[in-house]
Amino acid sequence: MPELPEMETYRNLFSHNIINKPITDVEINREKSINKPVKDFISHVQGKTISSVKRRAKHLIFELNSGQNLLLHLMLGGSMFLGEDRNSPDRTKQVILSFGDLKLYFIGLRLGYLHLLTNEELEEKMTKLGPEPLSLSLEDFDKMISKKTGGLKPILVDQKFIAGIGNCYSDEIGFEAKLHPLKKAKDLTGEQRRSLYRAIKTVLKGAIDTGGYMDHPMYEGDEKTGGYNDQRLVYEREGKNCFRCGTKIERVESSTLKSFYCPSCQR
DNA sequence: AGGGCAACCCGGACGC
DNA sequence: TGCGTCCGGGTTGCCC
Repeated sequence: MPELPEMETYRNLFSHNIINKPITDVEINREKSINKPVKDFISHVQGKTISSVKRRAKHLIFELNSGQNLLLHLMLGGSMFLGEDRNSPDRTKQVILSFGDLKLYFIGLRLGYLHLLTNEELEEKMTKLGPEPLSLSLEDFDKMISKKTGGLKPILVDQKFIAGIGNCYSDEIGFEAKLHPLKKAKDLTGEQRRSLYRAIKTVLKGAIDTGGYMDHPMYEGDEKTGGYNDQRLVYEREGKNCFRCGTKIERVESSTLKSFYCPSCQR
């Protein structure tokens, strides 16, 4: 599922392609994807321009020149495609924003949504999220993790703790830090807390640089998106050999969370 | 605070 | 091929 690096990749693309272009048409094929009556939503968005695209955790925020915002969360299975009717994926598009011939397709929105929000409404939603991992200082991280008692996996994917990390990258971070996913935060040494902090940055930055782990291209001829798929060291590699030591990768479940890890490298 | 779990939803995987 | 069934996954909210 799209996590921070995937959303950052989208943000990057959009910040070059759809800024300040008039939204000529809005098509809603799934009412549940939006938060207003279809008529109201369209009449507000149509004719406006997007003045900037920001990312917060796994959300994208399209700032409209009207002062309102479109808040996007892809949740599970959601993706976007920037292109034209002749080259767009043959899938149901829940929402389409047109910029003349260029169109932004929202695909696979099931639990995902595109909500029209005022600055105040947006602010209220965003303050519930924890800090951005890439701008978090070691001092702050150390303070936060030191207050925790639970397992590392649930802590890493908790959006109120740090926002933007999901199933895939939490496992990759655990491997990078050589820490077992169910190890309790209170049992970490100072060195292990630093190691975890560094792993968060290393893994997320590395994933952004290589295009994330998603497999849907973002535009025609897109070769970069999904480049991280080949670099996953543990996520969904159950039964395969650890690239570091050769031990078979295992999978552990606690409650509804599953984790992939190397039983030899991660303690 | 943390662990457990149900609900939300439907594309895709799987079985026949 | 086609139809039915079931599951996964991020998030929220509620329980203990």
